[in-house]
Amino acid sequence: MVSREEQRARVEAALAAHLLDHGLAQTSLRELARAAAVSDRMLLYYFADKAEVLGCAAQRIAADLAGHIGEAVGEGERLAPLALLERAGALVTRAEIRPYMRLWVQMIAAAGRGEAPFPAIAEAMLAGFLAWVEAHLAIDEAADRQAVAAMIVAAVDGLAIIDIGRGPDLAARAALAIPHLGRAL
Amino acid sequence: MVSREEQRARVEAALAAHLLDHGLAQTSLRELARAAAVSDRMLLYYFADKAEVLGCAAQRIAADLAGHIGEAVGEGERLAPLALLERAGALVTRAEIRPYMRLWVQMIAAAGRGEAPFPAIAEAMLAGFLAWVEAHLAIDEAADRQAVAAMIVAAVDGLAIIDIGRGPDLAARAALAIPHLGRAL
DNA sequence: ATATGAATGTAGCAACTGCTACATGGATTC
DNA sequence: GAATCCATGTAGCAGTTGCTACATTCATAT
Repeated sequence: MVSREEQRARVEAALAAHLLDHGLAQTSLRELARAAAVSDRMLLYYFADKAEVLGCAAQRIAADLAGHIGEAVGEGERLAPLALLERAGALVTRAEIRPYMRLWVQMIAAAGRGEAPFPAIAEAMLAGFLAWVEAHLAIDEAADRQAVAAMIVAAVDGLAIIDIGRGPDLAARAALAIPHLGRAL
Repeated sequence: MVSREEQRARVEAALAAHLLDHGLAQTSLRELARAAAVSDRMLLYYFADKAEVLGCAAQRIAADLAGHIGEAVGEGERLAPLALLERAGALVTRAEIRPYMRLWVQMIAAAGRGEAPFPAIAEAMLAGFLAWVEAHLAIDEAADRQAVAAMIVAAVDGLAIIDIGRGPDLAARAALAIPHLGRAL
């Protein structure tokens, strides 16, 4: 017999891996249980209900993603908007990050449908993204700092949409095209 | 008695309206049928299966959206990347367009989950967006034209994500911040 | 008027959903 | 050794799902 807390942690990790692999497609309690190699009965012993199951797994995923992203720009380093966008955009199609971004789009969509627990999760994750960008954004005080940060986050997230709809190749090329955005004819 | 074709058209319009209102949240055959004021039995008389029900409604929605977007930039008019992005970005939070964009994000997510019929629909819609942007994009031939277009589409779609996660206010401000993207400290 | 086929209603099946009641094993405590 | 409690298994309920079998009505053609 293993303590409930240990199992919870192990199951959480397995669920996170499963979500990253399969997205929010197969997320019935029975499928999640199979992915975590426990019975569905046990899932609801470790967690209160399905929302908590998904919520805990998503929280862990968010933390992992934050860790990955944190490495992209040095502590205290600050970049101009397009430079920061370029740096962040290059992450989206990297093999370690791609599953996170694809899942992120599905979570935001679930939040849009009002499906618990995703509204809260999406809001928290988005706030994290915005804070990270703002912290590394070099821009004069006259500009709406938060709005510029939001636009950068939007562009990065949009790359994930391109990735989903057309594959990573176009998404990667789009990211590389960021320096051309500022150029006129 | 009404001809099957007439009913199909009427039902399609009702379904499109319902999807724009409620997203992909309540899309069981019984709910869709209620929204269209027919019996679920009839839905599967007009359409082959649920995938065709959603597919036809989505196709109509895509056509409507294309119409709305078409008005944003004059026929034959061409703009520099950031200018085009600004023009398109301003649409996302406009009251008539907002429901379309929110639904679009949900469709892309469903496509990412492999849920029929959305992979095909999402691919077609995305191709339409890309073609529209490319057609209005003024940029020198040295640049990867398709990639720049993809980046613009990404940024616009990303605004919809901000809208979903944080509401239209920040999304609108982010769109207004586009001119600041090119500015350094 | 009768036959035919299209349009519609009623009822329900089988699979899956989240969740629960109940029983049982094994360890710990007294 | 008895009592207790945590951890786990079995079985199943009630609701929802996509879809279908079957019966019926109605319009039209002969």
